[in-house]
Amino acid sequence: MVVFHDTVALDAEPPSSEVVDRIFRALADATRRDIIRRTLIEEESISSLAETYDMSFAAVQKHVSTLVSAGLVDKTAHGRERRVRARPDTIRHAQSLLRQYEQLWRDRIDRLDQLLADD
Amino acid sequence: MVVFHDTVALDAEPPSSEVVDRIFRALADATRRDIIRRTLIEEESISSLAETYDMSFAAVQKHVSTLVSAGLVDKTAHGRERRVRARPDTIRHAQSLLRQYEQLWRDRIDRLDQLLADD
DNA sequence: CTAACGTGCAACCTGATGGTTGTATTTCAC
DNA sequence: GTGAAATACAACCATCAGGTTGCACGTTAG
Repeated sequence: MVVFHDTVALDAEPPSSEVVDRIFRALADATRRDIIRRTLIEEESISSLAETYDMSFAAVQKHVSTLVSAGLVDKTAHGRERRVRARPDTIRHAQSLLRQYEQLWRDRIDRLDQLLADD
Repeated sequence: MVVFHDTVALDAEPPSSEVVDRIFRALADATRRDIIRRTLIEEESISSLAETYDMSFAAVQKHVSTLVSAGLVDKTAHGRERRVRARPDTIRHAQSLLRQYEQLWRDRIDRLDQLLADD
């Protein structure tokens, strides 16, 4: 039995809509999603990330920076490198937001069922 | 009753990254998320939606149109009204994408555990 | 020490986004 | 039948996003 405890982020400060905007906006780009995927698997430097994309190093740098300010990845200095690492907690946060929408839907179904049962 | 079909079928096997882009992009706006929330609870016309936002009717129309082309809501004609209704399946789709990322993270943890166990 | 590497950053361009207003069309109420 | 309501749509505008190039700077390798 698995217990889900992903409502953690909700009992703190209500996540401002700007923060949520930034998270989903950051997820709305295939290159950035790929960076998340790769850095979930293992830490990578920006240049090693940049090698596989058909765009300039600076463009990849910008994508990483977007992900950092959305809280989806961390960047840590190791010598001249910056190692990028995904933050699963933020991903889980986005997941929990979507789950709340699904819950609204379930509540609606429950209410409709209740209406039918009342007949 | 007329149903508008300018959405993309997301049941298609490989959800092209453009489709995913559009889903997350559509979610990256507080007004649009609120429209989703309200139309998950119950169907609403565009004008009834527009009443509560501090922007023009046309702006709300555009937001709805963005949501439609992301497959996050449906628009159905009832007389002179267009009733907007959220599509929980697309929301669930976005959720499942995030869940896949989380799975990558778990796989990584498992591999690290395995490395430790090998010692 | 010096050259190459990895990065940060600014300036710039282009297309997309999010808002506006105005006009046309269809439908409903009276 | 006429006017108001609900919507569609186009044109327009300001800002933002995603890409580029060029240059500066710390770090590492030889």
